[in-house]
Amino acid sequence: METGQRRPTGRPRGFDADEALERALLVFWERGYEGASLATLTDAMGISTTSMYAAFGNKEELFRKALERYTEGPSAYLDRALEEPTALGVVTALLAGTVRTTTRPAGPNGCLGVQGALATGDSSRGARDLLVAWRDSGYSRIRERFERAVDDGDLPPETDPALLARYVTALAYGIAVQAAGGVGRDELQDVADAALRTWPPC
Amino acid sequence: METGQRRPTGRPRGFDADEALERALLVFWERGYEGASLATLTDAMGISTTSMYAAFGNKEELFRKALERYTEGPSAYLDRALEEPTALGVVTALLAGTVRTTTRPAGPNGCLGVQGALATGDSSRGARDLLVAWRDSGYSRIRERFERAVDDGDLPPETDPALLARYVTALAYGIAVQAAGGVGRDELQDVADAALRTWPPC
DNA sequence: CGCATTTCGGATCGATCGATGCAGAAACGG
DNA sequence: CCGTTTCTGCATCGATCGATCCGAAATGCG
Repeated sequence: METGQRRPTGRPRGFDADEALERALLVFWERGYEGASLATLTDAMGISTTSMYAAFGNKEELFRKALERYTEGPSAYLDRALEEPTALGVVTALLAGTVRTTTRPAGPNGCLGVQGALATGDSSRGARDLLVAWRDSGYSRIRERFERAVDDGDLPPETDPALLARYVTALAYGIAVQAAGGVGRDELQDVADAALRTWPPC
Repeated sequence: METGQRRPTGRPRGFDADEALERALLVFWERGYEGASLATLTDAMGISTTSMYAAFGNKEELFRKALERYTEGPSAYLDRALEEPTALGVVTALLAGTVRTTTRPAGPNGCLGVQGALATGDSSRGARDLLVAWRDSGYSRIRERFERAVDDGDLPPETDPALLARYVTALAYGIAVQAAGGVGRDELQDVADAALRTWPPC
């Protein structure tokens, strides 16, 4: 059985879809869903609107795929953080990853999952709901990790994992908002360090 | 000298400018600057585009005035919080006000200063910068309040007021992001309470 | 080669964007 | 009544929005 990499008949694609998606991701990240017009997107991707629609479907689908790429790329620190052996290690890695990703020297400031489509008009409601689900997924995974920490005895048995997860995500989103406003990496890492000094807060 | 309330000659305005601005504020709050089109704005305001331009200038000016109204209305809890006698009281009132304002049962969820224009295209950069300055102003006032608390002996002399202000604003913005995603008032107030239990975090 | 298949560039679609022009209506001071 | 001033309704502006159509170009296959 082959890997399915058999080249299909017809004119081959003249661009790298992965690289084009990466360029689109950067545009969405910097300008948000509504602020990223098809013209700015395709211009950054180096392809025509025709090619974009053929390869990705439409703007909302492109955003969805860019968000997937964001999750597996810049936002992959979440997966790694959840594998830390202790709850304190999880939070430390999570906040450090948030600070680093939202303040990359070469790249957009902030978090795509926050500023991509926080409040929108009717036509962009799909993208907004997509990000609501994305943030909710991150929250749920952190909560489940804390539940496990309670079961392991890593966190006191009276702790509320859901509350703790809301607290940590609130800090992360707050860091992302400040990063979007231009607050520097060191200053935000200090915030993370301060919060970690009183962990857990209950 | 009169108060300047002398009615000017000419046809009087056929609508209440304050109420129209309030309606516009709600639209900006719910949909963000880019998501709020002139059509949706003027429809909610109950006036024509001509009247809107005559009374408020243009879309960006309308947004600026709506933000002023937001500051003096829904966001006035900041001023009241800063007058609390202790730093703990300030933070308690600040976070409680944030939770209440971002989760009003009848009204948009979230914070206009956060979701109004967090990431935008070129044409909305003015609104984005306006909100960056708005958030920075709030941060600075909180920092100055903490500096005073240190001088008063209300906070330990080794505390960093700037760091503390960043921490509190991060929590507030994080609460606002979660509120925009539909997280309920009680759950967010629990987050605020948890953070207050370990105040100050340093 | 011819043929089927796919992608390409360029033109263009109707709708909507923010913003204005203009004529007339409605208020004022005299 | 007048002239002046301001506001309003309607039409419309050029630009841009997301999305498509179409003919030419580029491949694999026979």
